[in-house]
Amino acid sequence: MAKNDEVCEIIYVDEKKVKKVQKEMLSEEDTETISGIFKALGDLTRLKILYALSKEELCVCDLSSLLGITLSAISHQLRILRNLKLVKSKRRGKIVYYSLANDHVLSLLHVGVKHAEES
Amino acid sequence: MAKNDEVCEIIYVDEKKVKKVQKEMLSEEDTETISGIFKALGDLTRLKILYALSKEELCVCDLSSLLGITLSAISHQLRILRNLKLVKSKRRGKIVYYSLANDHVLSLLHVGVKHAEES
DNA sequence: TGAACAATTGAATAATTATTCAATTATATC
DNA sequence: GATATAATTGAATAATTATTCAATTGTTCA
Repeated sequence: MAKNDEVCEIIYVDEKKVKKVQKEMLSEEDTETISGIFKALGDLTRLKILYALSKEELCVCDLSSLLGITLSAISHQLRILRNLKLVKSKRRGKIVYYSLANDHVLSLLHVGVKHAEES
Repeated sequence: MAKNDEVCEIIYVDEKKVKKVQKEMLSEEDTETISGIFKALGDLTRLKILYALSKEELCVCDLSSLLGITLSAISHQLRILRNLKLVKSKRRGKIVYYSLANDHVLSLLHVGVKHAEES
């Protein structure tokens, strides 16, 4: 039996097509950036945070109360979202308010909701 | 010191705002569907598969060759994408061809690319 | 019918990552 | 300055998940 745990090198591959697509692929760097964004939205807690922030600017404590998740967990996730430039923060006195950093996140949320509605 | 590992119940929470947002939140079911889609796009291998399929209809062996990943790994990921209705398959003889299931995926990829370009 | 090929699948392992707990930082107020 | 509050952080644990390996299914063609 042929080993099937190897990368495919068999003759029937449509080389021309594969080479064409290979040229059109994104760089590894871009791919990682993009998958990073989607990974962020792929976690239930982070998705809820982002969706909530799409409705209102909120502080960590509001988010904790709203989602029933500890302050620490919220804060850890917010840091990830901040590093990805998906949310921004603004301190007013003791309280740090979070909001969405740009419209891309909003677009992504909308497309996501639309897909969910139709399936 | 106050315990900070509990869900926030402190007085300063803006209850009115929180209640308002609570009403606007998505159902748990929808949230899971949507985060499922993003989770799918959040994996490097799956993102590459989807991006490749956005350019051309391809078989498992083409994808394996294109991405340098074993047939088995590709197939496992394709199953996940199929279950989420992100890709569809069509058998022609021995070969199974995969393509994107709908335009939402394409929209998501485009927004992702745009965000990556701008950051 | 049997041999070869394309793809799928299940179980195990390896790697990643979300959450918790405890401690710490930053700001405001008494 | 001391105290309380809001948020962040690091380390450890628990849970999730991508990949590999081996076996199997479905199809074609000699």
